[in-house]
Amino acid sequence: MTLRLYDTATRSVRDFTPRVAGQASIYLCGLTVQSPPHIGHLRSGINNDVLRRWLAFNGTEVTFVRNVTDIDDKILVKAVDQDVPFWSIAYANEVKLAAAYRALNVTAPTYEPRATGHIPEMHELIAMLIERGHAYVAEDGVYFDVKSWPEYGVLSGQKVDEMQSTGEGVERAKRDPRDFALWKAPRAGEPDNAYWPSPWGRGRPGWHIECSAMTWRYLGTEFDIHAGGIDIMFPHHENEVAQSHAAGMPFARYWMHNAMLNLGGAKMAKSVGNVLDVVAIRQLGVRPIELRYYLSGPHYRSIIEYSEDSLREAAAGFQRIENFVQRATEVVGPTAPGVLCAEFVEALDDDLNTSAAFGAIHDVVREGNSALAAGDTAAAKGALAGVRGMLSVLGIDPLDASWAQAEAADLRSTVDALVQLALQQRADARQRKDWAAADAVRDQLKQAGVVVEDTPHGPRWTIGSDQ
RNA sequence: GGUGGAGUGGCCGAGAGGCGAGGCAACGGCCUGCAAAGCCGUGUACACGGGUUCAAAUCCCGUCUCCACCUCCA
Repeated sequence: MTLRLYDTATRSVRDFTPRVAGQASIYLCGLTVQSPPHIGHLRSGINNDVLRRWLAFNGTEVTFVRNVTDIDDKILVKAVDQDVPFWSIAYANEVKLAAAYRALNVTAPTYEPRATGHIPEMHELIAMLIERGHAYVAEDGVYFDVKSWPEYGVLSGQKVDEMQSTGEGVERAKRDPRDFALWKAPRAGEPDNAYWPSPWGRGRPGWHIECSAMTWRYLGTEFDIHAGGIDIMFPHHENEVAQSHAAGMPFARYWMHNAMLNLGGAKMAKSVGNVLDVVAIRQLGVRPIELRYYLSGPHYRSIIEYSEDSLREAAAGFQRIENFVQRATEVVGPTAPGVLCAEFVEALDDDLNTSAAFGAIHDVVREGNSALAAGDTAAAKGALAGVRGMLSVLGIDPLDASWAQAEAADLRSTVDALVQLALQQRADARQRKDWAAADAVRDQLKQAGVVVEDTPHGPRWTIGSDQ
């Protein structure tokens, strides 16, 4: 069975056939770094990381480019407000974004280009569009001529004539309200360090043009998958495809759009004020690996209505899997990720149905738990290998080195020595059936955050995850 | 007004003409000195109103509610 993906351009599920067999080129619209990332932004990163890992797991060589748009109106406004260079604001947010991706085990892209590093490519593209009659120079910049491009609106299904008029507020020298800026001339009140020379005068890039320039630069005139949030399908992706097609480039072969993460019935957004970041989630006592499980559980095209309750439920669900992985490893010894079960493979091949994939993992966990209870070590080891293999594809294998915390591991052996002393006392008490004394030891350890469980192989302890 | 999507058991969340995905919570049982963990079992869900069909959560028509986009946005 081959991978089938929902292509938003055709609004249908299509077999994924890369342009070059065995290779896939993916461009993910990253962030405009005007503020620190929230978990909605991170959902997009995680969804696309699963796509990438699945392709790679199946032997496809993936070139994954995720851009950073480091100049836009809002960044410039902040720069003026704070009286600092715009690029310092963009970079500070970029650093936070990178840290968040790392915390969530999102694979680093093959390359992460910045908009401002590709001014020459933009100029070249704009020149091509002017020459072909799809862009024109006005007093306050260069604009794409929407009327010159009949297919405008096809990607997002917009009927150009039925669209509400733009509420830009300021009169621009456009010929048509739907035309969009490729190059913006200096505007009053904007910092002087935000401009570059160009054949059409000093200025700065419009939104949209940077992505066309960077896909071209790194992935060529045609590439496999263009991904991003559904909220930027129009106008961003519509404008991108218009520019690139009008410049004579075939551009993206598949379009993938992830759904939003909502909080309080509305899209999580800085402007709405309903944002949560990784730090806030950590403060709830929920670990990043659990957050990743939560964000990757629902299908990528389904809205996630965030709530602390559902987050905690997801964390409990993940802990069930994690418990099995840890207990099984203790019993059967270190086991490398192994063969995936058929249901899991089928689920991911079916437009990345992570939800069904989780179901498959839980089924194997149950089998593994039964094997463990029955003392069937071989079966337990097989289940462990399978579960780790599937978790790896989703980026949530708790034993994966990327989740390990070096300091914690060092301390663990120290704590273990101390806990063993206490457990010896408890064992002695149990020997003489002094249950009160035995339970007192267990209670004291629990107060110290060490949870003791008895197993057929003797007691085991874990650090309590709650508070 | 235009475009796209969604309403599933106490909760989260897949599925998309016929066999109750999976998880969380609950209850009963097994195991345990007691727990914990685990295993087994229980629950009869598909917004509403019509229709098509031997059979509808799934298809068709209508209604209601919600989300996203059409303005910066993953």
